[in-house]
Amino acid sequence: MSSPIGFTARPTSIGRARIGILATPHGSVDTPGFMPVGTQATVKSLSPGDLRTVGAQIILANTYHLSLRPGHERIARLGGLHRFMSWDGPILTDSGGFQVFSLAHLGQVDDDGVTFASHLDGSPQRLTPERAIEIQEALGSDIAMALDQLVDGTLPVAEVRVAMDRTHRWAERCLAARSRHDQALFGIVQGGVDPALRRESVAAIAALPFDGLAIGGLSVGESKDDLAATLEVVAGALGDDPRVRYLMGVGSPPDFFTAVEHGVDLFDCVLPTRVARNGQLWTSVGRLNLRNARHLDDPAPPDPACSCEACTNHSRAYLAHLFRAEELLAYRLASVHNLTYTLGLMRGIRTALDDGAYGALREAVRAQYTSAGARTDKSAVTDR
RNA sequence: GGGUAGGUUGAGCAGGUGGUGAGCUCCGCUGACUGUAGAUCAGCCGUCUUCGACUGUGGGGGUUCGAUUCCCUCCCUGCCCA
Repeated sequence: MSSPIGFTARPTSIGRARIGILATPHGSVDTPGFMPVGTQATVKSLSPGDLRTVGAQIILANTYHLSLRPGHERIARLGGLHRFMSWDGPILTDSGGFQVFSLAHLGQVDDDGVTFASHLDGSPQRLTPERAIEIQEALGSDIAMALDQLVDGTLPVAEVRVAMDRTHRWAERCLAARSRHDQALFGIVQGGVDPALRRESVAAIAALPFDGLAIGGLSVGESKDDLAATLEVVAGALGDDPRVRYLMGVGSPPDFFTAVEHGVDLFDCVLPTRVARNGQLWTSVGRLNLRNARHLDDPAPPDPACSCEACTNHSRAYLAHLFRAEELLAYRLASVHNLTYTLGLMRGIRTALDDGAYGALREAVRAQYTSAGARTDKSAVTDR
């Protein structure tokens, strides 16, 4: 059976970094690429039109949330997720594996699956590999994810292994359960931050006929060094496997560079949109907290180097006011900006990988987003 | 003018019938956030030399070992009556 997606990539001169195109039933995605997270069939505060404008080529939605509300059967009856939310671009659905981790206190995992007390009404909800596939097939996403068990990677190796072994068994069950051939299915590598476990997990998952490979279980509390070291291990173990590589849940601007250099093609993260709603902008001059008093009289655009709606039309003072007044426009404008920045950064990375400017771009972003320079928003514009 | 209810840290309150009022909610200040139970959460929010100490219950006076509490007086605010 031929894969419902296509992926072609070519190497670059930067580490294992490559530039590619991921083709899906609903369109293509340039890689390295970033997926905004739209858990509940919406990237919070943004319309599909906004998503197009900020440059999104693919978004992520969630199995667990949508099965609870409004219900995947309902979405299927209404024509599937794309039609339901009026987004005709590619959609990847997460399997609910992350909720096994984030809602751990509401759930109980066994070898067959996981039982949650619904965060909405407390009702018992059962998620198994088969069920996760059934739901995602009903939603009709372009790419489905295998159900995995995610744990704190710094836990004792024995505990990480239990979750990893379970993830491997669930991966085979997900493959066996799939019935749609117009939907890709990605497997997920686990194994915490232990090199041996990671290598073992890569061997197990990469041996299966998944359409793409995801690296899970990272950016859940481990150090940056552990993140980089683990990516190195996974990249080495993956070798020249031709499939698209998706690093789940990453990341911050500096994280993208680390991962790209280890051959990662695809990212998703709630950070740009979540921190936006909490008043933090990612800009060409570093992080900016719009709730800080110093912006109240600042007529400068949030990011002088940005051409998004917020930066074209509005001042820092205005956005600072909107956040204080808790006006809904604050959340939309900040989200528009952060996604414009993040997707622009990915575009910049793709370009820089080719034209020799990659190292300079990486150092510039690192300088802006590491602790010392992170909150520096002094710019030529603010100094006027 | 008479009556009545009040006056507590930026705002709004709680409490306190003689022995520790710095307690709450807003506002404000700052930080956090990585496959979204998150337009959320955390810390701070009288002063200081800040693991502690000091000051503070409208002003003044009195009683008392000790007063936010009891007494006198004045000021201010709301309401009712004239």
